[in-house]
Amino acid sequence: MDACVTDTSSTMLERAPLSADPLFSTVVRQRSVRRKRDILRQGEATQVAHILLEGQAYRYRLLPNGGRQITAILMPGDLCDLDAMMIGRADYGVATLTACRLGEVPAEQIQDLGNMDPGIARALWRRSMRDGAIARQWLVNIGRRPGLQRLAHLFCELRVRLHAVGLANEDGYPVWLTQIDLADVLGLTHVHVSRVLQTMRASQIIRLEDGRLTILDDHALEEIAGFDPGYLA
Amino acid sequence: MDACVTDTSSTMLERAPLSADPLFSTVVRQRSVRRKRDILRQGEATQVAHILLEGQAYRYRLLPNGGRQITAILMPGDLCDLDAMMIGRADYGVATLTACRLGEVPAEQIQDLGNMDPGIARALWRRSMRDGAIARQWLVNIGRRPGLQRLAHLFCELRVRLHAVGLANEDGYPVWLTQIDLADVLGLTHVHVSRVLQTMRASQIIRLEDGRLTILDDHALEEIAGFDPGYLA
DNA sequence: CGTAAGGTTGAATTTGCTCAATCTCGGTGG
DNA sequence: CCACCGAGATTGAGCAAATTCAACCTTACG
Repeated sequence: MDACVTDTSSTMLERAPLSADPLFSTVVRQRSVRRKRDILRQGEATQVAHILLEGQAYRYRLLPNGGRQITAILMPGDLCDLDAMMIGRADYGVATLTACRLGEVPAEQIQDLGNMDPGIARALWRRSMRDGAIARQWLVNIGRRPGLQRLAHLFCELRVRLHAVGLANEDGYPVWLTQIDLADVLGLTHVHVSRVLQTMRASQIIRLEDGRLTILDDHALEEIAGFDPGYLA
Repeated sequence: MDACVTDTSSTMLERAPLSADPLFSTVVRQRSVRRKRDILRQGEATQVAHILLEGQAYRYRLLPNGGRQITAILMPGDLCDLDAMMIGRADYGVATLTACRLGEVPAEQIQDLGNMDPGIARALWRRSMRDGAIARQWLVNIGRRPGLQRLAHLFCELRVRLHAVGLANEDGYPVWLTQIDLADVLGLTHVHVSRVLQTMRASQIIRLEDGRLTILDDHALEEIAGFDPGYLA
């Protein structure tokens, strides 16, 4: 599989290149990581942050009992592990969903927040706030919505975010998350995710096959989710 | 009631005063808010951020169906609504748990991240990262732990955080959250919280009465919670 | 061809929720 | 002073959502 590399690069051509991003100037080296590999292992010491240039990844935490919670889904332009780098140790892991191209940003580039390029400071700040807004939204989603709504909300969020980086079109987008991954995002079991997906399919709201989500009834989807994209501004 | 004002101020005397914090220099005005009042209403436009100087508060989001999810608990030194101010509109509300003293930080003080005092930038950054770390931890807690463990973990977190600001001692601390609040933090119903509390009491792990939590068996509590305070560094 | 990862489905069970009644405790107004 | 009221806490009974356990299937891959 791994066809995503060519997929994303071809799509990226339509948009402002990432190299226009102020953060790009802090990248000292690029690195490629295959699909389903760890970029950063939980507990590891780390001195570089990674900016995701191409592909998709996620942050996760493992629990003593073997459970896993995915705490963020990362898209091109996102910083994978900024705070882990600043502290010097990761209290979470980062793994790829697709083959990824990463920019390495060494600690020295960012360590001194005082005398930093204003553009870079702003770029960091913006991302950090957005990260927080998404985390808050996830808390609401997991804490206060039943399974069907959770999944619908996630699909809505992914649509907006993927669209912003040119990876979604009107009728849907590629989904690299397995049902196990979805379960670990939503705080459900993969068995239950499977069942919820069945009911969504049965009610003609979505299709999900061959790694692609097709949204058949986006109005119904947003209605179920109670989706308001404001937090993704 | 509202005796917390004198409580907190007397306790604060033992520690480094907040006025030593770089952020304190950005405060142009102080404001007092009574217990159980909104500092910021969800959806409101806002041009000032608030730093919590004294007392406790929380961030929350209301859902269309009437539900509520508390997304953060705020302690002295925390910024209540930084990102809402930077965007100019609040996608969440902030309300007090106790009577609070707040410092108002107008947008102009922080708007320009480029040429900002390095100390202030660092202070903002530190808080923002910590905020994110706590939110991640809450995601894990709500997404992957059953009720008893969730509550235990929250109690552990509050202990560490309150201790850091001088509001907890060895055997426990004051709790201003109602069971309804606890439920909205943990993604449970208040009925279930009541039951979980009963089992914790029955197993001699805690006492909770008259607004004070007494930890009878802190080892058992941390064991149940799977608590690792690393994220609160 | 065998194996591993992911997905689906059923049955039994558990966890947590809803609905509802009851109780306590402050505060408020008569 | 006291009756009343509202917020919070507790408890029971019934129910719904989601989990666990398990079997089975498909597909990709070595």
